[in-house]
Amino acid sequence: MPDRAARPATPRWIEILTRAAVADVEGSRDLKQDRSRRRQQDLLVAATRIFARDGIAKAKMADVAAEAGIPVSSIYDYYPSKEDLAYAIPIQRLTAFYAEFLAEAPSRPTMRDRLHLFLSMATDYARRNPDWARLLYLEIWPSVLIEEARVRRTIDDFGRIVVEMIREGSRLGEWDARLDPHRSATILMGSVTHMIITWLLYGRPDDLAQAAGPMVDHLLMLLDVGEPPEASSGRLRATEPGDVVT
Amino acid sequence: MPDRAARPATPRWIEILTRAAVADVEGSRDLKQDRSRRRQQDLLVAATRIFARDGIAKAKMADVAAEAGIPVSSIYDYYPSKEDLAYAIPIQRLTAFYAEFLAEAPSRPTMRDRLHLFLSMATDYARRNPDWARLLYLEIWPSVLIEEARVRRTIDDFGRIVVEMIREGSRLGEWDARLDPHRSATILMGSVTHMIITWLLYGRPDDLAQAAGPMVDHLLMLLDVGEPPEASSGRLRATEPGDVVT
DNA sequence: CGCCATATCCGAATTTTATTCACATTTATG
DNA sequence: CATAAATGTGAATAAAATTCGGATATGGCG
Repeated sequence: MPDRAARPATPRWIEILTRAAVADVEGSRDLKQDRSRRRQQDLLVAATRIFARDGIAKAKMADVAAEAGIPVSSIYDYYPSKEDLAYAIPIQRLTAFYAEFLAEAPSRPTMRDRLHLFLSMATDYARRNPDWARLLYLEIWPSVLIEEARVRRTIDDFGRIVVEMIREGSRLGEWDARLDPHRSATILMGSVTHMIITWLLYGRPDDLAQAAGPMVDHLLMLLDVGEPPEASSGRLRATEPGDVVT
Repeated sequence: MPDRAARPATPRWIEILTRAAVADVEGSRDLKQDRSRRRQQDLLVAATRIFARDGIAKAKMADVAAEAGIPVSSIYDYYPSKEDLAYAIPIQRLTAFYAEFLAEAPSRPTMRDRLHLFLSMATDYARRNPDWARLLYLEIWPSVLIEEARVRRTIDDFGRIVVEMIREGSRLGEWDARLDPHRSATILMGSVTHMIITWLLYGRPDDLAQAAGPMVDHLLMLLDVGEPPEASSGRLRATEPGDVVT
């Protein structure tokens, strides 16, 4: 259905980014009283700390309440469940991240530079907000069952933006157009998130910010180099009965 | 301390692999009665299904028990807690995976081929055991707090093996020895696990096995290509006060 | 400035689940 | 086939999340 022939006036990655950078806060019921807004903010900060420390599953609402200095039952005035509380955290800042990137991106001349910026900024965000990052990268991103559509979409947008930036780069002739953008995106995102996860879990590399730049440069070489030649080592197996063939 | 001058008779990746391929089952108390062994096996299978379906946190022991056809309290005859039950699952098969690879690896002539095999086999394992893979890749691998040392180590071995295989390849002159093996390992593992995760969550690529080979070939190009030139795009930021400088 | 409707707060139940326990049953072994 | 050890199990306990309903605070308005 989509009309691929006509190049849209606005590249898709900007469309997605723009939507993602706003999609946010409408989710939270608008509070009428001042004190409430302050409290909700305190609650979110407290929750980030406790969830990052204990993991969502093991964290106790009592601990979160204590950290925030409010009674347990008041939490439920803001969020319907522990899970929802947990999910509110990544949404808020991911949205902010998209907004920041949207502001920075136009100052970069090429798609390559923009990709570089996107990945570096993501890494730097994690470095500066380790509690938030633990929650996002270790608990929520991979979580099996995020029915909560808003969370899922906010996270998925990350991937969509990378894929679309790669596509745009091909279109502009910055690299070999035969590259599969999904594969390239998988490599870029997988590598970067893996580096962040390793840093969160083991503290290596010591200086994440310093490691990120060269890592991303290294990754972007793949775009320059282009498609690999025919499979070098044999396939693991031939198609088997029962396999989905496409 | 380690003596880098003398090349050890056995490469380190084989040492680690050998240990990892055995480390297993001693963890589970040896059951005297036949029926028990059968039951424990049933329990593990049931748990894999339920945990993969509902996520560890939300899954109910009652459901697991029902699926296995045993009373809830009997679960505790085998595993001291829900968590321990969950952790037993990945250990068992990861160990089996290491053993399989250990058997296959010698038949490959180069380190490059062995790396290729390792990553392809890991992908194929996930494809063939999706429930298990959901548990491992989506719930346990990234989990913030796996104190259980055995689990942590079994998983960490995965990374160690990749790093050491890359080192061995450098040593043998198969690729540029100036490459940082940790960075290369991060790229290889991150990309592959990201592909597996995407497959588990969204069913794309349709045919994981078919996608894995070319993906790994593509990744291994990075080893051939060598170190990138000096940073192409500017660093995101200069060193700031408060940063760890090494 | 004081009153009212509404929003917010919170201690005390309630509910949901994991985990433990004390006794019953089964198994391997001589 | 008797016996000790190993297993099995329903019913109790415990630990948390979540709900409830009256008490309290807030902001707009006469």
